Amino acid sequence: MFADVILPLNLPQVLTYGVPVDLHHRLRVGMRVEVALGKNKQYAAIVERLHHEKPQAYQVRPIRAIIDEQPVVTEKQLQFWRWVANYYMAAPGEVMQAALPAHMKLAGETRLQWAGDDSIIYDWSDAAHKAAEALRSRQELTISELREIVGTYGFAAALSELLEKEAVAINEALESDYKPRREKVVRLADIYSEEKELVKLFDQLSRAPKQLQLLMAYTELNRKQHGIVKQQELLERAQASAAQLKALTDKGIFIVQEQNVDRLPDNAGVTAQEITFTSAQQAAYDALNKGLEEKNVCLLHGVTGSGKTLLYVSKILECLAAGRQAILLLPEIALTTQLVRRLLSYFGSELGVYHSHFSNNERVEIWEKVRRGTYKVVAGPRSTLWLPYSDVGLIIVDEEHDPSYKQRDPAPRFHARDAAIYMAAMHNARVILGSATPSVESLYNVQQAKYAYVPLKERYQGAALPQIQVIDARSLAVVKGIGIKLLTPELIDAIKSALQQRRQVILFQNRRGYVPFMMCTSCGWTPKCRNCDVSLTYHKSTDKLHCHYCGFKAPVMHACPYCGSEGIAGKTYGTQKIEEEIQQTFPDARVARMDVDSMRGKNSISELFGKLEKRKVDILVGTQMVVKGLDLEAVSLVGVISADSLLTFPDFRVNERAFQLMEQVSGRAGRADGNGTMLIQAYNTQHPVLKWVRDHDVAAFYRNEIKNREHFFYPPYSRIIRILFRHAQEEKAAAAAQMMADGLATVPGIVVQGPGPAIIPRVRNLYIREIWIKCPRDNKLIDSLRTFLKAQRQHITATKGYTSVQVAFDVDPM
DNA sequence: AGCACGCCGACT
DNA sequence: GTCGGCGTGCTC
Repeated sequence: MFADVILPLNLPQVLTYGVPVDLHHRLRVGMRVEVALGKNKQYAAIVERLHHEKPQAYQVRPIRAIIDEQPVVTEKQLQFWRWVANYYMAAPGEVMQAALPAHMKLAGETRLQWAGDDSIIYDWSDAAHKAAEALRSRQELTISELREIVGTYGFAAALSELLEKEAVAINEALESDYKPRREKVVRLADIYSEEKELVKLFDQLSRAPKQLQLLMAYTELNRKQHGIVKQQELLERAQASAAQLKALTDKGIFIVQEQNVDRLPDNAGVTAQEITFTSAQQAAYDALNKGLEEKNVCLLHGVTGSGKTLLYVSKILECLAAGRQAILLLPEIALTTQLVRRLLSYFGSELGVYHSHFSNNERVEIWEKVRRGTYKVVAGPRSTLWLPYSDVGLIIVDEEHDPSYKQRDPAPRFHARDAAIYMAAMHNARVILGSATPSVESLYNVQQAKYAYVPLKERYQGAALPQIQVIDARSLAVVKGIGIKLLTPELIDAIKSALQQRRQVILFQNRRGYVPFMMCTSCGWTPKCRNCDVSLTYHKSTDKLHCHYCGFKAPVMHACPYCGSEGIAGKTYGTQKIEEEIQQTFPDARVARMDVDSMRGKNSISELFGKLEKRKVDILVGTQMVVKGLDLEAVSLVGVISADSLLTFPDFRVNERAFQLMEQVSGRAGRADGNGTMLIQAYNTQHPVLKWVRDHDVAAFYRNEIKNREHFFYPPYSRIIRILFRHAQEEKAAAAAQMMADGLATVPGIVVQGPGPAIIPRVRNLYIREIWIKCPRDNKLIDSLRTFLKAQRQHITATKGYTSVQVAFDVDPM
């Protein structure tokens, strides 16, 4: 028997190993196995397929050991992995790296543990004896350490001898790297379970106030948490010290024990009441049901504040009632909001919440809870799709247009929405795509009758959408020495009146830092990163110039190093600068900033949300981050500082992106009473996107955009594959790209753009060239194109002088 | 991804 | 002579 295994490496295919006869009956697809690769490297690989096709071209090596008793991944998961690897042109190993929690991926340095007894066994070989002695004295060794002790020659035989004799255990990742959390748990001695004894105890402690307090705190916590009272919680609640508790344990009243506890919060206790729909929601709900009967995917087009969440909740409840699992995909940032609290009130301990701040241990716990079925609903970002579901009935993709669903680097560069649709088909599940500003692709699929469509146009309690005004920013004068003023008088007045009415204000600017782009006014020189072809951003917090691509920091220069002029001025401005200007203009207002720089800390987001909810912030300045998930009743004004910077990206999706961002951010205003306003500052006030945003006119935007896409043969009319070539030498990257382009010239039916330098032509000292291929939406053609591209890459990287050029594919780039 | 092999320049 | 830098090829 042979096993095709996936190694955690960027190899183009799976590798085939022989299955020793004594492992036949235990080995199953989805288990991890220990295999040797090359001279002396050990890996934990996943068995992808078992078969009897003996490879002719090479001699197989044997699987050394089976790591798991049960498969760690299911056939369904492997099927999903295969689809992702094939569609997005990633190596199976890359998909595995993305999909498995770190603690389940044993690296090369697998540890061996002594598992034999102390009796000396005389019939062992010398090598096995030597190995056994070393292991027995040290208890644990890595494979390479043991090899050094025994010697390369005869090592493999010695190891298999030890394995066979069960004198060594291969350290399972789940049990080794994963450490359960142990905490001290307090319980009352058994005799006090009798009411009479307990009453007596209360009397007995009546003259020791601290001890009595501990007892009272204990009874309260005990009632609330099904008998598990953590020592720390008890001490906090009773305001007592460990010494005071010890006095009680010494008397034998309390018993303290160490116990494994869950890292994940216990969300027991469903508190939400029955769902009551508004009439608009009810109509949408009925349409949704009808849509999902006819089609597998339904686009729920609900304006912000229309209450899509309630529809989600209700569909998830139905799915759970049918005994199936449900997945709610969310853009990363939306998770930290009130939404999770709300979901917990409906699903309690059946809901798992996944996010990127989880530790490796927490990831393993979530994985296990999904596998065992403890979690029936999981809400999280794109990585949520990798969890071991057995029977999914419903996948909801909220804010389906959100670009963060597309993974950029590293491979697999997959789109979670599209992958979810495939996964749903696998499980015979339904998909709901929700958005206030659906992607052009999804609207097109509705138009093509591939998706069902349900509009939900009425805001909750009939609140009106915000009034939108476009303000001409050309009136902003350049003041010598100070630079450009960023706020128009109209915006300042609007902020003033919002503050007077005790309402909150959100200001949106798409650039972080203080001055993202500076230029010498006399010669045009700009400070650039030494490792990347990007201009440096001045950050006031560090008083340094930062590179947003590689993290490089440089001291500030006051004179142009090129012409010596001292006139280095800012050309564009970031959130830090706006925050400062706002604070100067409104000295009494409480201003906060929300961007990656200010949200670095683990709890900074939730702290900021708390402040916003409690109205301890009057004006919030932020980047993209403010667009999602902020559900604040008191916001009456939203300002877009510079629409031009949104509308001038060299990308075919600019208009879509800009429209979605502005429409979404407008939705932050007037959520409670409909008295919301959005002011957009722009130099180019005539840009058509601004008109569609002002009218909240998705239909007109779509009609126009789809015409453009068709005319220029962009998605959804074509499918794009982007090819990246990276090398430390610019000529090498360029020549490799040219080789690919020459090959592509022979392929009929496709449109090739490039090769040319990437938008950022150099990052971390690697030059980047790229090619864009537009391919008709014909699966046969795309499949053969994939095959061609892989072969061509193989050819290029096997050419002398080009072996170190990195060639990466990005299917459906965003 | 590693790791060994082999080809080249710079040194004890 | 030979040490060690890096480009190249290969792993079932």
